[in-house]
Parts: sequence; C-alpha cells; structure tokens
Amino acid sequence: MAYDAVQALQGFYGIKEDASFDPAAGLVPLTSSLIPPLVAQAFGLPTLGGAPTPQPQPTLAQPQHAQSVYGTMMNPALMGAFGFGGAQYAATMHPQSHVAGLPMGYLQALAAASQHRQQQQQQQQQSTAALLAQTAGALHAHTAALAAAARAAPATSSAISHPLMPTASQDGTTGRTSSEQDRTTTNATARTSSGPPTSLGAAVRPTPSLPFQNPLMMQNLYAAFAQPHSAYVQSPATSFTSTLAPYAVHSAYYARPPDANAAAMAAAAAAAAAATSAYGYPQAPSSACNGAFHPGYGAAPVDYSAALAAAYRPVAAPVMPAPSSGQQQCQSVGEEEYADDGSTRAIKRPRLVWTPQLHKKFETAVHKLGVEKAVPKNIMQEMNIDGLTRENVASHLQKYRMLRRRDATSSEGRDSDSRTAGTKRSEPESTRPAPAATTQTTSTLGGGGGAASVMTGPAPVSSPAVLLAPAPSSSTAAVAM
DNA sequence: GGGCAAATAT
DNA sequence: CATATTTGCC
Repeated sequence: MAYDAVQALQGFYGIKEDASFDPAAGLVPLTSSLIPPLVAQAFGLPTLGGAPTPQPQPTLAQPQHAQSVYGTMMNPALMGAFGFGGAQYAATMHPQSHVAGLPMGYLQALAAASQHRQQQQQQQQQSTAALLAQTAGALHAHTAALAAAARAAPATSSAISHPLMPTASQDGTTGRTSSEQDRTTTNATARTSSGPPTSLGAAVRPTPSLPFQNPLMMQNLYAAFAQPHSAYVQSPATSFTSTLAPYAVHSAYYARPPDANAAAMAAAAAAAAAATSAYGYPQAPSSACNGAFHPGYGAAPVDYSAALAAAYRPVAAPVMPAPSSGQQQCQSVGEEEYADDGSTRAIKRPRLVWTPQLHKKFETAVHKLGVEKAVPKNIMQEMNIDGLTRENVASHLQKYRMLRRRDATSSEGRDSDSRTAGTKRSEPESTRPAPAATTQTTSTLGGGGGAASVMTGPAPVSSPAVLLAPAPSSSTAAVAM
C-alpha cells in the first residue's frame, strides 16, 4: 500500500478541532495541537495557530553520536544526551499542547520523519512508501537481531553487526576504527545504567543504506509506531521501570489495526529469519517482545499510514461498569472496550476498579465458597466476570481479609471471642454465615469528594470471620494491622 | 497457585 | 497523603 503521510495526517486532522469526542470513553480530542508545528509544517498541515511558525530548528540529532550508540537509543532516558531534550524539547515544540506530555520518542520520531521527508522531496521524488518499507524492514530485522543477540549473549555482546551492514567484517567485529569503538563503548556505558538497554548491544553499527541517515530517528520512529502483539503488556523490569515508563505507557495505550498487526507478525517472522541467518543467533521467540525492552519489534514494513493513524489514536480509557443501581452490568471488566470502528486493539489491561457491584459479586462468591475454598481461583471462577483475573481477585481478597481481620480485631477488644483472632480458625462451620446480612459491606460510592472504596467504611462485622485467611505460618498472626 | 508485602497508580 | 491495585517473590 502506498504510504502517504500527508494524507494520513490530514485525514486524521479531519476529525480534529471541532470533532466531538466522548470523554466518557476516554477519547482525547485529536487536534492539530497534538502535532508538533515542525511536523505539521513538514507535512503541509495546518496548525491551530495558523501558519506554522518555523521553530528554531532544535538540535534534533547528532548522527555520529546517535550512530555510535545505535543499539542503546531505545532508551528514552538517553535521548536527552543527544540533544533531544526530552520534556524540555517537547515544551519548546508546543508548550500549551498535550505534546508536552507525550513521550519524546514519539515526537522525535515524527520530527525525524518530517525532516527526512523534506529532505527527500528536495533531492528526489523517491517513493516514500518504498523508503519507509525499506527502512522499516531493515530496522525491523535489526531490532529482531538485537533482541536475539541480546538473548544469546546478554552480558557480553559488544559488537553486533547489522544484518544489512555491508561493510561489517565477517569476524564479528565491525569496521569501525578503534577510536570509534571506544567512543561507542564509552557512550553506551556511560549513558546506560542497567537493564536490557545495555545488553542490547551498545556497539551496533547502523547500515549506511538506511533511508534515514540517522538510525536513531528510525529507531524511534519505529518504536513509536510498533506495537506489542500481546493484548497485555507486561511492565518492564523494575530496575528500569522509571526509565522506560514513557515507552511502556505510550505503546501500551495506543493501538493499531489488527490487519497491520497481522502484517507485523508476518514481517516479524521474516525479519526474524533474516536476522537469524545474518547473525547466526537463534531467533528470539515472538513472546519475547512482551515486556521486553522494545515496545514490540513486530512493526510491519507496510501500510505505515495505518500505523501512523493508529499511533495517533488514543485507546479508550478503561470502561468500567457504571456504578448505577443496577447490578447486571458487571459481566465484564475493562479491556478492549474501544468500540470505535473495530480497527484497534487495546493493549494494556486497564486498572481494575472494584465497583460496588463487582465487590458484591465477590462477596457473594466468597460466602458461597466458604472459608476453605474461598481462594482466588475459585472466587474468580465463581464470579465469572469476563476479564477478571486471578490476580485481581487475589489482590482484592487480600485487602478484604485484611479489613476483616482489622474489624475482627477491633471488635474483639471488648467481647473477646475464640474465633476472632485470625490466628487459627478451625471449624468449617462458619462457611455460610448468612450471606444476606453480609453484603452490605458495600457502602459509600462517590460519597464525599473522593472515591470511596467498596470495602471501606464501617465494614459490618456482622458476618463472623467468614474469611480469616489461614494465617500462613508466621507469627505475624492476624492481629497487628 | 496462594499469600504477602513492596511498588505504583489514583 | 491515604488508598486502591498491581507486581514481584517465596
């Protein structure tokens, strides 16, 4: 498919400014203010403020440096070191827009894309489609290779040749001079603290044939548009969560058409094969992209317009069952509620909100199951809520038990009882202590100003220790908290 | 998987 | 700042 960035963006602009959007659905109005002026100008697009004011060409890139640390540039935190200025740059680009809040890689990618486009137009009317496809393909293979290489030799990989790098020597080292190599190593080492970024090969050399002379740009462009295959993106390793948060969040909340996704999968397979043969490294399983450093290395080298549009389209925010009087509407929770045109796919599972209805179901299930069987998995199945995970339940159960324990403990003060202390319950009797009287745990919702917890409030101690978790083993007993 | 507690998100 | 949820661990 022919790529037409202008059309893609303009098409998107078509629904901009005055377009109505549904706040309830969490859709952010896509206005031209979301597009950095520089980019808009490059694409011949209008901006909210009229003619785009040529921004004092920000120091976008320093090819040499960028190239020397090609393999490490996926880390947003490193961008600042190359004049990309992170938030500062964003602010400069468009102080009043949402842009300031977007991940730099995103803006950078766009800026890079536009810049390159202008350049190309001046020189030769080469097909942009071919250009991007080629670039994406190369980058794609490279990315996959990087991952594969990292997996093969995570701790020592220091020189990984690019699959499309013709000048790389065959002995595994690159054609760089020792000084270049030193600098590369230094840069990479100095700017990378820990985590995958480091292991992804700091000394990778970009191919000179890349359309985008600055591989960093392509890398970012790629990162900005690529999407994980899984519907649920795991968080990056804790060690560098803060560093990569922007990317994780970004890629997690944007979606792209399923067809593009499929194409990406196919492309990934191809690239994987290419990378494998080129490097001799085993190809990392596709699942490796989950929670991996790369937001997803399955970008399709085709139909970039779709990806572009998708990249700009925020995925609906978590759609939680409305806490109305009803109770039948909580058959499913979160995820993929984006009812736009069915062309997108939610990536990240939204934070679950335990609405009163949901909590009620939870309690019902718990009571029905009884102390002994009221464990996460069982409860989850009993509740039978689409999208609800065992983890969700486990977490809620934990809190639930804690509250009960607390209540039990507090009320125990005056009329001590044998069973109140969660230390150890024995009889299986209290299994069903009047479920009816128990459900009113549900209380305030929206009471006061803040969000009230379904479990908060004067939790009625009515039903005895229905759920005093079998105090593990520790002496932590059931008291304390 | 269950249960906890630390880490995060709100 | 206090909670509500999610994650990481054992």
